[in-house]
Amino acid sequence: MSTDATRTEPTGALSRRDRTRAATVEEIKRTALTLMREAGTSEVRFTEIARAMGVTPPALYRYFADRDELLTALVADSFDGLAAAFAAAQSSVPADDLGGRFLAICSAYRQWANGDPQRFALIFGAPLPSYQAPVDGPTSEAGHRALDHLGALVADSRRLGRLGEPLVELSGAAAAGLLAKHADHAEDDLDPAMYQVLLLTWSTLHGFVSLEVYGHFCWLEEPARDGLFEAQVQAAALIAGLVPPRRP
Amino acid sequence: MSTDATRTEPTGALSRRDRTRAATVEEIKRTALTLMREAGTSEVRFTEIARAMGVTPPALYRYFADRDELLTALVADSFDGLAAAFAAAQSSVPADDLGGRFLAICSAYRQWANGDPQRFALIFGAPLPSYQAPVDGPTSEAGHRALDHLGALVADSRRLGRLGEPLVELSGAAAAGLLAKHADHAEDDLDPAMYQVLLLTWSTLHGFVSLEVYGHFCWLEEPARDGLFEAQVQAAALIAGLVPPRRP
DNA sequence: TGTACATCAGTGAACGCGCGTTCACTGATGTAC
DNA sequence: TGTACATCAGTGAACGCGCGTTCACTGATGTAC
Repeated sequence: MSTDATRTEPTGALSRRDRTRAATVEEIKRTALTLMREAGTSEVRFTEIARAMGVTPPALYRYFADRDELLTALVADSFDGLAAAFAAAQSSVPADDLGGRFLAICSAYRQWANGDPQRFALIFGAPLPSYQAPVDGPTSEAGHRALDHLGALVADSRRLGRLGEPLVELSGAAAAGLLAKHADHAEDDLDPAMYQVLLLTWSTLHGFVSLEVYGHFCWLEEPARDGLFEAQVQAAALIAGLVPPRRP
Repeated sequence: MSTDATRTEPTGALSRRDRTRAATVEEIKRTALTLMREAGTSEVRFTEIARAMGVTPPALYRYFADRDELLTALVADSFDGLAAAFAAAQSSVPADDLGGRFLAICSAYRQWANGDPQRFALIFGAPLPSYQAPVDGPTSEAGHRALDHLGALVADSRRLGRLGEPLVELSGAAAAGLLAKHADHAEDDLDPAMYQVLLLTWSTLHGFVSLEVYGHFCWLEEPARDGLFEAQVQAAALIAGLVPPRRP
């Protein structure tokens, strides 16, 4: 009986009603993000969303119990979106083309952020009141999503014997701290030095991207901005030891 | 007559009334920033500020015509605060100690941001609705404040013949774009290559700082985080050519 | 020094507004036999 | 295939609330002579 819908509707075991319902949920979230773009991230007005959708406000309560529940969903979506962007970027490059993979990851980060500034702000910007991510692991949730792919790349890089010496040494204090943290999370095969390299690479990349997303590079027209980004990626690769320095 | 107050009160030609008034203005702004810390940047409630100060809301209209006028003042203060932090950092280091100056600038950026997260978010975070900075120069206003001191350092560095080759080459497109922009703003003596170096350095620094400010490094305890920051500064210096690479 | 006046900080009552949320309802869409 | 019922999306009226802002006022602080 419950599989009747599955027979007539092969799309993922969802009945017609469930599918239109899911579509509406998507529309609500999309509308919320669009409004955020105009009015600022923390100004998600339930009433305004309804108005923009041509619906009365109470209708939204069929889909989200609460204004907070909507926000939570948006945050969760942001994490998924970032992860998906990384996965897509990785898939189109052969696994042993390390330089290509690095560029793909960095570009994915940049493009995802620019294409979805609200989501970027949601997980990497100033934390929303009562929405700071739980701090259990050695990064915030957002950090995890961003670092996982970079981490895999660095690990692969060393496995292939192509990871050079990082450009900066690990200070004693940093090494100790990272080591301590790393003991809890030995899931990935990175030693503290590689983990440091990872963090430096990430923040180098993040700096460019967040400045660009928030409009601090808008004075620089497009071919030039791309060029600057590429230089930044190159610098990050050098820091990480993914690429040998020019003058050996 | 108007100088009577100056005679009795040598503090900057302000009458007693004007000074208490200025003090109240400061208290309002301070309270607003404190509330932002708890409730998010764009949630500056006029009523709440008044409540926190033990005053009725209409009283604030003696000092700010508008909620917007208060916000404008906060933004302006943020710019000034950042500039002051840079100036203070520079003053305590001899001008020919280039490495020391670089570290001082970077640390000032970091400390100012961590000490004043709301102000940092205000000028470097997601732009407030209807408050995006006017884009006249080759950076946003915030960028100018941050870059001016770095720019002077790079220029001095070259003047002293101690500026090495930057680690990354300038791509053609970036060079052309930066050159075009630079024609308008030839105030400082930086060629496009140095300007690119400057931007890369800035965004590298900004990446670490903004991740830290927004809590993405909070899992890393203090001595280790400092160590990571120093490594990041070292990496930025290498990219800029302010410091020769380890293996020459 | 003392008195008369002007200036200003802050009050408290009041306003209009838009928000989040609830509730009982109507119509349309699916389900069972 | 047709009818009877259940489920659900969306409506419109209503609520309580806190906000920004105005206004006429009181008291205190300075100013002029």
